[in-house]
Amino acid sequence: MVTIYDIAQKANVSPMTVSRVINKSGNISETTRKKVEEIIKEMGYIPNSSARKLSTNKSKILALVITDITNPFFTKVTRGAEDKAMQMGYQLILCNTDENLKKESDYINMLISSGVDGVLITPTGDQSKKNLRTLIKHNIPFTLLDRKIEDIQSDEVNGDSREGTRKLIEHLINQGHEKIALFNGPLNTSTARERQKAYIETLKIYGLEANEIYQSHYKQENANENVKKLLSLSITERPTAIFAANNFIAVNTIKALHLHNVNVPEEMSVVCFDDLGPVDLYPFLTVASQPAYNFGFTGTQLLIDRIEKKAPPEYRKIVLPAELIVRKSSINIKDTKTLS
Amino acid sequence: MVTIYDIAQKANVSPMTVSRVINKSGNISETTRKKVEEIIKEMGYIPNSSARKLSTNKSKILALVITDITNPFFTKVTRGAEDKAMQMGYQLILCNTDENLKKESDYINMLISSGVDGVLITPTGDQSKKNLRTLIKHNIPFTLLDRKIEDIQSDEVNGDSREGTRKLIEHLINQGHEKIALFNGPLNTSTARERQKAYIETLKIYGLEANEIYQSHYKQENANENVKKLLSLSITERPTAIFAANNFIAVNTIKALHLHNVNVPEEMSVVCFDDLGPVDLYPFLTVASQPAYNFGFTGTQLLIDRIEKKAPPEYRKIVLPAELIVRKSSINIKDTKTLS
DNA sequence: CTGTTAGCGCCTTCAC
DNA sequence: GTGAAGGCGCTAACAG
Repeated sequence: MVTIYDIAQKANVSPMTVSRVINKSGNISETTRKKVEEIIKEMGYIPNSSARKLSTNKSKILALVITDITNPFFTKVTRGAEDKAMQMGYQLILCNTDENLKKESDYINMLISSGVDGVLITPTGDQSKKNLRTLIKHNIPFTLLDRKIEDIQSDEVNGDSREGTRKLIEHLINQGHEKIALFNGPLNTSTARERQKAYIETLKIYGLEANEIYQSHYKQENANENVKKLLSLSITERPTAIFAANNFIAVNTIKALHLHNVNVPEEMSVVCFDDLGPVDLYPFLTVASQPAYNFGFTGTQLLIDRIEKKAPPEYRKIVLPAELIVRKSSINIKDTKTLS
Repeated sequence: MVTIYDIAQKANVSPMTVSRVINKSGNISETTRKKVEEIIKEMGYIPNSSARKLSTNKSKILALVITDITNPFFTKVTRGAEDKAMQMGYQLILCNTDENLKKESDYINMLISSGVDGVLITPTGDQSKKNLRTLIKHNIPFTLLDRKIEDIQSDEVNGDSREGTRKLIEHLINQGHEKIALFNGPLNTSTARERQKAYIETLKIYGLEANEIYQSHYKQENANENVKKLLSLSITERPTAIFAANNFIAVNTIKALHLHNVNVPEEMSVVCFDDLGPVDLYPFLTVASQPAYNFGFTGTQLLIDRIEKKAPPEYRKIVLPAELIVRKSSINIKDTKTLS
């Protein structure tokens, strides 16, 4: 391994001079600088960041901890975070927790251990509080993305679950739906709680009842059970539309509906939060689309500001809007009725 | 920050004893071990891996360098690599190069600098050779995933592009297609070259010509140009089927075809390599599906074997099969003809 | 079974 | 403008 000592020797200077050239710190004569730079290139020297980290306590590395790398929402978040990080001279490493608290804890320990400068994190749920407290204890700044955690003070970038939900539900109501079910994510996440609350509130405004609420995981593989329960209702009680808390729940729900020979949207409308991403061949789902890229981009900005002490003392909470995109999965049932 | 010195002081032992407890190395009396462990827990001590790395030259961290995190093929590769790494006591960090050589070089430098134990990499293309040579120079073992690089000796996990292509082309021929176009990826990748070669060979076996070959990027945003060229051909010359080298090219091509009011599969069949992933609501594309998860899983196994000197001296080259999955995007045009 | 010494590669501080 | 000394946190090697 090539070290600054090797460079120093070849250049007939002290290691300190080499260090100064590398870090562009202090004043170095043009001649020695050029000579040193040449030798660095020639020998293919790459600084040892462990050593550097040990003496400076900085790494110029950020970590992005997401809950599901297979979800296009998070891959877009990642692209945004990457771009901002690069632009600011940081490297980004990605950690995928798979919505699993244990994996999250392991990653947090690894990140503290390896000394990243800051962490962007979508916590797996409220139990993540202990992991965030660990970060706090070790003085590692972090930004919360997409999910809030009670009692944890930090910069945050969240979607507007309330408005997004309202738009989706009002859209369904405008289409003539009066019984709308919620297929929610786990209630230990702030997004699921907020979407549920907004769902109930919006229905209430229109004098409708919110009595069909089903729980599941955000990346559930078996929407089947909930769909079965829904379909076991008598035809007069059965909802005509489903509001799914995210894209995966929606996709799995639709697939389960097909298994039971229920057509979407003819017999059941389905809407959800978040788009399906770049491989969506025939965009079909009506969604509340969130600016995922911007979650990552803005979150990284907040984090770097905090790391470099350029942030205001009070924590910043950014709320990004959700846009209603109407597609074929939600149909106007008034028309259907008149037609039949 | 809590160090082994703090622990040592509180426990009335030497730092070395603490180190031994942490690493379960050497013999420690049951009593002191318990006492030290207690204090470690109590103080929330987390080892400093920079320091550890500096003295042991090991990190227990692997890096996975992929070219496109938004592509479901690679997210599945990632899941496989993660699972194997965890299982073997390693952490995995993810680096997304976006098919960009400069980003790849930056990441490679960062990874060397931070001292990962090994690297799994899908190179952006043949130009990546210099980056791989850098890894070799710095004695960092790596495994090549999905794309080969000439003159580079290493463990490899690749798909069977030849067989996969043959299956797709033969399927199209069986459906009655006689003019089949190739929408290929960049020829500086081994996969594109192999698929092109196999495409030509297979057609030849059936006495067909391979004269419509279009080049593009693997994550191209504008299939439009190539589609335009294709559609500008006279109806007798125009291919009736397209073989796309990967899923993104296929999706973009189909979208472009729609823009020009060409229906798939009625007026143009489309097949490709790789599935569309978990958000594919209505699986439609006929594909040669590769076991992406297994790419990551097996690749990680090879890498760890190499790192831990458990690998045979000669490099291992794993070839994983591709499975033909027939769906609606490829239609039997003989039937169409008889019908009309 | 436990402790001491030295060094990993780099940078901060102080000196010239 | 440049150099020397010391230390970051940890562990290998040796000692007892």
